[in-house]
Amino acid sequence: MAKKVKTRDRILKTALALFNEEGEARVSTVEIAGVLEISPGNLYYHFKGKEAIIEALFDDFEEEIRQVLSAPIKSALSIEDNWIYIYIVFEEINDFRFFYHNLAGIMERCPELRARFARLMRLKEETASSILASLEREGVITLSRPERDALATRFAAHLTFWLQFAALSGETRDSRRLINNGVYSAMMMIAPYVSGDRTAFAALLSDYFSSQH
Amino acid sequence: MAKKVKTRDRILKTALALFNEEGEARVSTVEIAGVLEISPGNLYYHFKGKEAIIEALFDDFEEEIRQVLSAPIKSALSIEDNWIYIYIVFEEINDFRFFYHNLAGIMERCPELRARFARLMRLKEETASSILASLEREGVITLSRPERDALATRFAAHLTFWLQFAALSGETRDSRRLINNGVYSAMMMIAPYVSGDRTAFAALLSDYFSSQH
DNA sequence: GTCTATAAATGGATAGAC
DNA sequence: GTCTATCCATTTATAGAC
Repeated sequence: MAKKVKTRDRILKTALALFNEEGEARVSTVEIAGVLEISPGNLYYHFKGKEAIIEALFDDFEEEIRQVLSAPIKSALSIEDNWIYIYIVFEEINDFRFFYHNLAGIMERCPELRARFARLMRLKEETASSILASLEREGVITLSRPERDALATRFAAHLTFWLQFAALSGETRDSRRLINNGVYSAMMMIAPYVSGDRTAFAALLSDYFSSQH
Repeated sequence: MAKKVKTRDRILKTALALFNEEGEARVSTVEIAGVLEISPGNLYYHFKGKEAIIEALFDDFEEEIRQVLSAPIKSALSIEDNWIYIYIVFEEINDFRFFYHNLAGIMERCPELRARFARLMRLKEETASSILASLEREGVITLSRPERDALATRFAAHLTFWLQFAALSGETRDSRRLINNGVYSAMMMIAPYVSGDRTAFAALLSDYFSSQH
């Protein structure tokens, strides 16, 4: 039975779209209600205020990103498999980009999110680290422990900030393009540690990258 | 003759401090005036509004960072020299961190800054690239052209976002610590490309890093 | 659950006196 | 250059009817 979508969910969906487009700071509760053609009062019936909406959106984001970040540990041992995985993480972040566009500001307004977000970044780092470890066990790459730690940290930072960096660099606003470049950059981080035939790996990367344009 | 500091400059200085502490979005013109113990009207005599203040602060920042980024091309050919240079860039960014904490938001409100900021990031990248090139000419490192390009981009992104990443990771809020870790991370990016005795370089890095704690 | 109406607070901005 | 006073717009938030 195709039931009508709950107002609460419509609010979240619309708020997310507006936040991503115009930036969270420039979107008021009245505007959200206006777009939805419901009254501000109605909106306040469902959410105490903008912070509550943001927190609910973060719940969604956290759940999805956790799923993604827990997935690949078991499988995905070749490098080729892993870049699809990176691609998915970027897409997830892109769907909630308003959040990343004003991290500090949002953390000030919603202090409970601070610790949770920090935990997510740690999870990114741990996942990266364990993927690197399994790639090493397979003999695909070679790196020392400090190298692996540093690389994992770098990966976490890259996943977190690449989209913003690329958007601000300003060549394009096309998110598929930005994401592809981000995956390429991530792969280039691993390149110097690849064991054996680096030329082959570089060729592979170059192939992948140029096929995207 | 020790002249009284101009009100215009006091406004800029106080605004900068408040922006960095509380975040630009949470500081109103009235608050700035309040802290300075001048009237809002007076503040508006000197600046049309908050945007004007932000833009003036960006002028200062741009000037200083350009100086820093133009300095090292000539000298600084050893890796050891370069990390002091990275340190300085981080300190400069840290002094104007409010800006980096809400890049997207500020770009929306002050569209003229968008292109200027993009140019600064390109400058970071070019500087990194030419430093890498000269290190290579000296035989200190070895890398292919695509590797150099990717590494330079990564450096620009690292300089731009590391402080935010580290602050959000949340172990510490001490900016000296954050900066030191950022320099270490930057150095670890170069490590795999160092020619000859990598062990010596790793030891050097480890030395530097542990002496900071 | 949803609406109307409106209160309460805040922030941006200006006019005119000193 | 600086102040006082004031106005306008926006936003958050609530009370009470339907």
